[in-house]
Amino acid sequence: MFDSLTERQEKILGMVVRHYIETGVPIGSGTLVKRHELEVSSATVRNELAALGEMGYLTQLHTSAGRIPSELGYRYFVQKLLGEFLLPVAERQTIRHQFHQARLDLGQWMRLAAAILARASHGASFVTSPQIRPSRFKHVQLIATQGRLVLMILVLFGGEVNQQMLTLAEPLTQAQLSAAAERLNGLFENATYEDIAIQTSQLNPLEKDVSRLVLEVLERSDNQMIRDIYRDGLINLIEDESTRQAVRVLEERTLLANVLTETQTPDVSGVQVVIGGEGRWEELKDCTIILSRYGAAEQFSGTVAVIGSTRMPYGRNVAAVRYVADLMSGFVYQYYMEDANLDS
Amino acid sequence: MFDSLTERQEKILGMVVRHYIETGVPIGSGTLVKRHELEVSSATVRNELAALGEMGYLTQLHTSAGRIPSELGYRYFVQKLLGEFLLPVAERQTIRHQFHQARLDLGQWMRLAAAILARASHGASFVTSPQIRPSRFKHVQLIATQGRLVLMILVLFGGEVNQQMLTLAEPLTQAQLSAAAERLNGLFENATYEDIAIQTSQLNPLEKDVSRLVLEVLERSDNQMIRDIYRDGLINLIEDESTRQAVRVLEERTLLANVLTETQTPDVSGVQVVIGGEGRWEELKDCTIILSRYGAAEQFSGTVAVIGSTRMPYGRNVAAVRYVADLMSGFVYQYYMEDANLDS
DNA sequence: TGTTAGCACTCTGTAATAGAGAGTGCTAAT
DNA sequence: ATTAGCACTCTCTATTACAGAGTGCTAACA
Repeated sequence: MFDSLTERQEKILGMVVRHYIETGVPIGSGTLVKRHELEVSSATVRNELAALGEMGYLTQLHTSAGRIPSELGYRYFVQKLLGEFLLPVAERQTIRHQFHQARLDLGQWMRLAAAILARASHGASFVTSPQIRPSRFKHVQLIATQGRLVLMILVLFGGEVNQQMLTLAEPLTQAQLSAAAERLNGLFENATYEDIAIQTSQLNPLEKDVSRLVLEVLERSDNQMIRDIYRDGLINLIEDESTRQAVRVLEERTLLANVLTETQTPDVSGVQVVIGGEGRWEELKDCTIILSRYGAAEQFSGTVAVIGSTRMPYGRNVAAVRYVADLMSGFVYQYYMEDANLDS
Repeated sequence: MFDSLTERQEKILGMVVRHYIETGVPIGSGTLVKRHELEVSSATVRNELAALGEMGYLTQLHTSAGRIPSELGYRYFVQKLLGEFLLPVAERQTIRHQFHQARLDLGQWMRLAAAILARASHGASFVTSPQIRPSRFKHVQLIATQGRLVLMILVLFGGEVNQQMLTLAEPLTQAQLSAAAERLNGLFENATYEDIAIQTSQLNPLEKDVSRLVLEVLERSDNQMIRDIYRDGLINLIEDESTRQAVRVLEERTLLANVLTETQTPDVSGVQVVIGGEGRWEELKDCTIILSRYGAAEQFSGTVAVIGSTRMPYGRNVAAVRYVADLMSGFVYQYYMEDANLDS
């Protein structure tokens, strides 16, 4: 796979890669011999650099600039020169400790894993939730909410939990729903999509409705490559100060929570515009947040928001936030509020 | 709240704000009269600008530069000059259409809302899930998994669903678990944290264990300001090309899925390093992804990864990814694999 | 044959300088 | 109240020059 390199060439390649990773600046033969104790002259190094360049491990941004690693150079470095690097014991202990403190909840573990990797790497990280293929039915539960609306909780093998809303033809009691769920749990135990698809003929109307939804979920779960993604550390990638401010709001829960509690006091309604931190948040001085509550003020509400530079198109964005908040409110009233009789 | 402005001053303020939002460049009296048809001379405008500056609506980056809006200037603009801006009918229709296509699932609605706002604003957006305060118990379900491990699904009013793992003192059948859950559903109907805290004395050991977990969840839910956050459009804020590449991976599910399927073929194991797109992804040419599967290869696995510039510290990051992946694997084997008898 | 000293050449980055352009504030006249 | 005129300020863009880092090649050397 790789051209074979002499020991000295490997040594030089390693130096160039390490230097470039640290400084981001190309390096040439002169500095190379000066900085590290090489027993040879710069001319010799020059020849070796030329050789490494010809084999494709190094490049130059222009003639008479120093060398930097090419993609292949990095690859060689990672595969052959890296060696077994171990995290410091102290760090490993900290990490293990953090994991042990977390609840036995897959979601939290993944969030934690993302956070730890971001911190350790000074970069961004992501973690995807584990999946079993093909997806298999484990348990279903039907919960009456209001009127003809039913919440279906579907648990798959591996701990994947799905929730779906279901509209019945006519209202049923919780007991009836539980009975139906119980029957399906028996029938569908451990079943895949195909297993369930066969059985639909022998079901009553309610069970048919439920199993249709179950099939939908299973199909989606089988086809989608990734279920949930947990990200963290994006801020580590961003240099530009004003962008950092916005990203910090999106990543730091405490800051976001702080902004939300301070702005969304009970007395305000409608769209709010927080410009440049309003003197309250020094860390937001170049960005604007346009936000609006949706749902029912005190009882059941969340927030939709747009965040960007203070130079954003206010008219458009205020309108967009208002419109989407209204749609979300309609949704919440229609499907989640117990006492909602107002159709939209 | 605001100093009162003459009509002409308002007009000029509006012009400055709009110009600065569009171009990002300060503007002075000369260009102001040239670009827009003002019936007065630049000297007059100059006086007005000075007045607006004195009242705090405008600033200058340095003497003899043009004016730009201050925070207060933006605020005046937003509150008094913006007017009722409406989204174009076509756009509103598109949005409404997208919402109607979504399933009756709160999570999907929020994801969608975030996506729509990001698109509409050319900025970043976030949506928080709605909460009811105080949190109220709606339904609990206990599902046997393996050995003494039980999955507890707790549904709160408002559709919030929590999953927790529970370790029993001794194994129980699904029937026993269901019975216990049924009893608790009766006792705790519609209960808040306080309601449940009172009742714990009259419970048997299993029920006590469950109710302790329920209380924990309720407490957490009551105290946390924000539950889930859905974000989108971060890429719109980022100028730097090489950072965009990394953010695109994190935001675009299709690209991420693509990278994962192509790299995580069944035959590889351990940590992988994708450098500069490896010739396969032109859109990743300046960044490196270090990734590793965790869990059980074919049956039940996810991915942990670090992403950053090609100039990242490879040694550290490879070690970190490996270490975290191993921890996650241990977790998965211990708690989620049906046939796992290997304790770590 | 591998290594080295020497040399001419190349490209970048920085500093200095100068002038155009856009803008301001002030004064005096309308 | 408005405007023309003017001196002044600050930025931005070339242009130029030069030091610094590096290269490739040749010829000499162990």
